[in-house]
Amino acid sequence: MVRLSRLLPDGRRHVMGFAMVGDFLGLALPERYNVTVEALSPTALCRFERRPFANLVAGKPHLLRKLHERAGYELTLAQDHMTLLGRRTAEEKVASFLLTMRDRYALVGQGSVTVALPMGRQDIADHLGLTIETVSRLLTRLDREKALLIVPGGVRLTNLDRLENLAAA
Amino acid sequence: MVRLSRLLPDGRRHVMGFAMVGDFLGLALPERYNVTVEALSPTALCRFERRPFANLVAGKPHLLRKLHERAGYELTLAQDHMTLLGRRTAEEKVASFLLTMRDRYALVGQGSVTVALPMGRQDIADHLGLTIETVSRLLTRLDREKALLIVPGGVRLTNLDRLENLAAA
DNA sequence: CGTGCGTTTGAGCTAATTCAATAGGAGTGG
DNA sequence: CCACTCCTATTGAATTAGCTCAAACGCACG
Repeated sequence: MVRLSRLLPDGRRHVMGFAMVGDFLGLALPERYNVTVEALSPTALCRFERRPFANLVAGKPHLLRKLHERAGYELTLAQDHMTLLGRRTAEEKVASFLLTMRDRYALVGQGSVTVALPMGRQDIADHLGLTIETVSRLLTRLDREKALLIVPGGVRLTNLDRLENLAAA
Repeated sequence: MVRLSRLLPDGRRHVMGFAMVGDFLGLALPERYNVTVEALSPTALCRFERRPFANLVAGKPHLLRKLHERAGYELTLAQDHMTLLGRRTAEEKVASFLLTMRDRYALVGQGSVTVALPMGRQDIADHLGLTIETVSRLLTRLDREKALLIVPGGVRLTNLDRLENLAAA
């Protein structure tokens, strides 16, 4: 898994998201990116040179169509995340994040009630617009309330109903 | 100008953005939208039926390419807004919003230091992840500090440096 | 058995919210 | 032209969710 992040001039950091196996980075294709990508776990990736890739796409309408579909999907995800950032409480953010991760693992055949979290607490905080302390506190609280179990390297979601209730969009 | 918004099940509202003359809605093209679009000022718009439009695009790679470019642009805007929502203070949000509006007017030849705000304070609040009171208070404060002047239907940005400083990304 | 780094926990603080009251127009009718 | 209503915006006071600062914990690694 890799982390996509940006650093604000004053040192604050925004983690735009996490990419996993199968994800395509660079859909937006702007002239110049301003994103830092860092591996959180051993990662194999496939790199396309900008120019040749643009040429390839130009000759393959099907491919372009797929890319556009994908970009549209990313856009709706981005919109959902905006709603999350702007209008939800810390607890809802954390619950929602965990469920999103679970769903994404499920999509690549890693479906399980145990969710690996290769990113650190600070990464989660910077992704959800919270502080590391708040993330840590909420995870311990959800653990105490038996909504989940904190395990090494991740969490086990022991009460999906409760979490889904919190995350309800 | 039109307002794009979504209602959360519990009544909270998220204003995803505002579209102005020249903007294209529906780039993401998902099967089903979940967005409410409402006019804030007299608006003329051009509607394409989904099916015929998809067919048209299928036959015009150039067009698809333009749409994809545009979607990529929207995606970067969405990412910027996420950073805004997650990692900036209320004052920074408001300053940034006003400057963004000014820039968008400029792009369509309406460049001026006076920025029309056809949306209400509540709309701005729901867009920035704030409350109406906070938006109102900050606008009055920026007015008192001579960074801007509140005028009927909008604001006049009297100290761009100050605002740009606040919005600095 | 230390050392270093990420996480957890505690205590106090503050930016923004909530709750509540007031003020400012725009539109309507007498 | 004034009185009244409605709706949005502003202002004030009190509250709080989440932050900041600081300390302790846990564990992997040498």
